[in-house]
Amino acid sequence: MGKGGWIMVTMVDVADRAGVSLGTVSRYLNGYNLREYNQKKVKEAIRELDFNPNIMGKALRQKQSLTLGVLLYDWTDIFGMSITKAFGEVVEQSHYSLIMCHAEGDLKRRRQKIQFLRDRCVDGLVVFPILWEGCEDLLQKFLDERIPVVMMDGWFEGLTTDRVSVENASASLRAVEMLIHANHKKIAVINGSRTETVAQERLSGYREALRLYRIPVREDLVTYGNYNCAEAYQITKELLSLPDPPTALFVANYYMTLGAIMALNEMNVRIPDDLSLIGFDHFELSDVIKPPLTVIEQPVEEMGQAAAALILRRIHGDYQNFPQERRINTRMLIRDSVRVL
Amino acid sequence: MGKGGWIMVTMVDVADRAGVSLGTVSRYLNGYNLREYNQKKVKEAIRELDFNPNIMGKALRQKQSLTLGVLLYDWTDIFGMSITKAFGEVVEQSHYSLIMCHAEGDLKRRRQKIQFLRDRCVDGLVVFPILWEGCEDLLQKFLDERIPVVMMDGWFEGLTTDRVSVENASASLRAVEMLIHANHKKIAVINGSRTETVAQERLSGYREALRLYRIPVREDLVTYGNYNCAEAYQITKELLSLPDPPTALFVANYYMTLGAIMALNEMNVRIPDDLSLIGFDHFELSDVIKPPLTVIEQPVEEMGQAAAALILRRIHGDYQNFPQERRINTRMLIRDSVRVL
DNA sequence: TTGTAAGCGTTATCAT
DNA sequence: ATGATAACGCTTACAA
Repeated sequence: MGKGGWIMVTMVDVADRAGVSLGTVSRYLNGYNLREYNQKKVKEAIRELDFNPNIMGKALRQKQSLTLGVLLYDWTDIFGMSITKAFGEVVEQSHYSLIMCHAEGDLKRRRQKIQFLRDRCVDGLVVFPILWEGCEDLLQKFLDERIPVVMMDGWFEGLTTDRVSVENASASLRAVEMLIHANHKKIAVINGSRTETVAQERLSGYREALRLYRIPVREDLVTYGNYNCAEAYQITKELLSLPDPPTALFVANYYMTLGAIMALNEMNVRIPDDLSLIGFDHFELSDVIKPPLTVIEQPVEEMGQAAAALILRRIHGDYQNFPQERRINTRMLIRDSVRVL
Repeated sequence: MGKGGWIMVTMVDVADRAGVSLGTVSRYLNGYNLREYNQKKVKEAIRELDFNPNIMGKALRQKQSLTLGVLLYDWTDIFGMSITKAFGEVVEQSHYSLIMCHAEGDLKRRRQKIQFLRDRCVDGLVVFPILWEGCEDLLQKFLDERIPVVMMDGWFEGLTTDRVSVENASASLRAVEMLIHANHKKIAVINGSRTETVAQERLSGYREALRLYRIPVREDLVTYGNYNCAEAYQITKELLSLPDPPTALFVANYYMTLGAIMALNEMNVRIPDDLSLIGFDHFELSDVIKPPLTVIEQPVEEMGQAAAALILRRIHGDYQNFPQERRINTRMLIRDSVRVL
């Protein structure tokens, strides 16, 4: 057992070296006023000893862990990770670190993950609700203990939390509207899933656009790819094999957009000549694909930052206008994947 | 300041309820032998009070943080994150959580990140060396304090640490050999970077294969895409515009493979009819692309698990055969992207 | 402004 | 096998 132990320089060491008391060192570190002479002494001692405050002592005393939990879909999901990254950048400035949990495995496994966060005494929680349904009771426990929870990109019914999400309905409305303006009438959509809030909103925008322009909805053009690349690939093939195939396609997520592109490439369907396409999300591959795709860009950084601001406020006890819902607008990147008929 | 505080049930509460002493509860939790009667009492009390041990008390006392650091390239890099995910799954069983740092920003920023890990008193560290050069001195400090560091998928000169990586040279040797067996002689390679160990090994395998079969190396077919999708896209176009273009292409990383595919699609170069291709890594898109690509699959899970096993051993003070280098073999998935000339 | 000391929830060392 | 008690490094009253 060679266990344990960093060689620690403690505040006592600093105090000794500086010839002041422990309390004075603490006050120095926490930005209180010291006599100038002592201030200098302590500063010097800290430098000489290369002192770093031990976060666990602090955490124990203050009953905070300086740790935040993030419940997301998967660690390899670029959308969730981009948001989480921006979130992490901000909270790191306040000395918080992140514990991320992915949703792989069965419900029992996922509930264990949440328990892991409780054991770790996270001071706050960000939840991407997709795939974390069935854990509402556990999340409620955090709320009961006044540990702030922010729902990111969706929500659960019956759980009163702050929320951050994008204006999904208006985003897809604008996308479909643009296709309509280009004289498309047979517009297919590959949507996320039937059951979850974000996908429902995106679909409602699609329907609303068609309604506005008095185009009847063709239910055979409304499909669900479950945010899955391979499913979208398959669906795209089916859509184009329809007796009366669409002239335009709206895809409601990055990975599904890639799947659609792969299918189109394979079928030698050219964009935008044979099919107009608007995708969702703007990540690396969106720039490499030719022609450059017209996409709805979700402001992932802003989303992460908004969640960070919100959760830090709550942690500091500021519960003004709770629960708050931050709706962030998307940007449409207009490029070359839509053809005017 | 409504700060602070989970409502804590402590071991003292459990002890009171069970009518035993604090020490007995501690011993129960740590698996020591109790009198059967007390054992039952304590167990019951824990259940009734819904007690969960406070990790920060434990950490402070034991001078461990139960936290591990991971220095990786980027949070949206599927290769690094897949490994990290597998790593996390294992160490989580031992109650460790992860703090991940990405390498974005300048060197100063990256050094701050490492300092963040020191402040957090991580008990161990996994480093993907790419992009963390210039931090060797900081990493050495961890080693000096006997905090184990595992180099993942590459290494630094001059830093004595355990390592986990794949058999890069033999992997690319086998890939290129397969192309040679299919009678290809003009085999291009898009390699990672000139300067880093993994890429050098992969290139050496390429050269070795050509040497074995007495095919002279054409330096105009040896290119560097810096693991970057867009660069590989550009390079692929250039390679195929050569006066004497290659008949086969070996791409040494996932994102570069995608970039190459995009370029080929755009140029209407068909795989494998017009160009044979072997890629690196096996992730979601590899299965969606048509034809299915022959790829070298890196065993990401095994890599993560190997690092986990290694670091846990070191943490427990087992420094047998240090430093250890774990080389893991790759698998070649033979599918339909290579044509026999 | 500064020093002193109590206490955060554990583990570990004594006795018993 | 168990109970009492002293740490671990820090913050924060309370006194001075």
